[in-house]
Amino acid sequence: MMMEAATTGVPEVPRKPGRPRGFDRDIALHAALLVFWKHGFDGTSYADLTAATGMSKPTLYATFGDKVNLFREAVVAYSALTSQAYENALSRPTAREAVEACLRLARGLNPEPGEPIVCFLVQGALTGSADTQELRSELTALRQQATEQLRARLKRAQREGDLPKTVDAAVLAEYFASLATGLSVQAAGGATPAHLNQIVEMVMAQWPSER
Amino acid sequence: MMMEAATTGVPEVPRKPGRPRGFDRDIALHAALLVFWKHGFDGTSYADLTAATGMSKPTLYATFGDKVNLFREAVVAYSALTSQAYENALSRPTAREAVEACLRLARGLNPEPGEPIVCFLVQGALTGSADTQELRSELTALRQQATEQLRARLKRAQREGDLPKTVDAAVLAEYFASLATGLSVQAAGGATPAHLNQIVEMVMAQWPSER
DNA sequence: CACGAGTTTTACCGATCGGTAGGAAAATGC
DNA sequence: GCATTTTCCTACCGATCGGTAAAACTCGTG
Repeated sequence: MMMEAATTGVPEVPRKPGRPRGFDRDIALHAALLVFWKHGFDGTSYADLTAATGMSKPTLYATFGDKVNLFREAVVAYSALTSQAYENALSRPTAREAVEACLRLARGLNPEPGEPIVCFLVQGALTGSADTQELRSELTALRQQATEQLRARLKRAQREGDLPKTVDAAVLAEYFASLATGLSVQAAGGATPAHLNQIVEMVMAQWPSER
Repeated sequence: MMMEAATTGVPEVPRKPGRPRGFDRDIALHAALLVFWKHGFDGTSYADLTAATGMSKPTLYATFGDKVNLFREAVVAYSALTSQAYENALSRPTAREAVEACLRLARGLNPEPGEPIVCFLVQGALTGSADTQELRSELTALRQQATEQLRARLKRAQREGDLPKTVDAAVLAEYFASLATGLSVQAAGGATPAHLNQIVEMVMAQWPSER
């Protein structure tokens, strides 16, 4: 672990010869992530990336490889950020609590200044040039994975008697995944956190019960 | 109205001097709409547009103006296509029927080959270069308008005793708009029409009633 | 102070971008 | 057959794109 020196950010570990690196790789990657998330792959130029990261084009290239590779690393970083919270939500004691916690992860409910509202795996995947089709389908695959995790959680709840066996877990998982996404998109379109929180409460009030 | 000649598509109206136009404006605009809808503004190049419309760059420019203007006309054409169906859905006799009809307009429930699944006003608006921010917010405004129309329909149902007055029409409208969008995005991510239709039935089974 | 190592910067690259001027083509009218 | 009109095409434009080679810079070491 590094400790910052007073004025130059030079790490205190013994220094190898050579010019010291002038950036933090993780901070730069996070800055690039925010740009790709907001603007998409095609809507992001190297001018945007250099402005956001403080790194020149050759330095970005030397550190992260080409633009596609940088985008892929940004997606991995995004998944690392969000999957911990998502798995925490899924691990709540009951299915109902797990689902509500997942819905409440939607950024429209608690907007974070400076960050886009709609999930990067959604808005980064929906449109793009023909060249980026394969890249964008990688994002879609990660979303499908998240829906599958939710489905598996609901199946476990059924085995544990925490959710009626009459419920189709796959359909319910698709329903809640749809809703989570839709709430974010509506938030991006101006829906208020108050309204979105009321929707979550309304939906949770209708939790499937035995009958 | 034009009748096609046998081999050249020449209209039968009296002809002015000059080279006959070699395209149909509405057909070309529809082709451009499909490209912008699938790829977004930044992901679409003039190479894509000329391939899709069969028109060269100078001809596109002479007919539709610059790329931004063509995109705007594509959005207008899209709205013309979809708003009739949407208003038909909203004009069903009961609020419940109206809402169900709106949800069933989501393309994921009945996919159309060759067309994107997610609403153009959603996926065309979510990401893009900084230059296109204003353009994309025009799409968002049209979506907000659609949600407002749904809210107004629900308010009317309350006045007519067709929906309990205890229900918050704005929240319910946001809920169904969220769900419609989310269903399309899940469909674009691989969710089956069967699952999505089951979600609509499940949701409609929980229609708010007096209590 | 010179050298070596690692990093950054400058200048440049070919390709593609959106857009346009002027010539060519295709029609009608005399 | 030629002039006029309207439309289309070719070739070109400046700007920006993603990417790179080589020089310059910044450090530590002897």
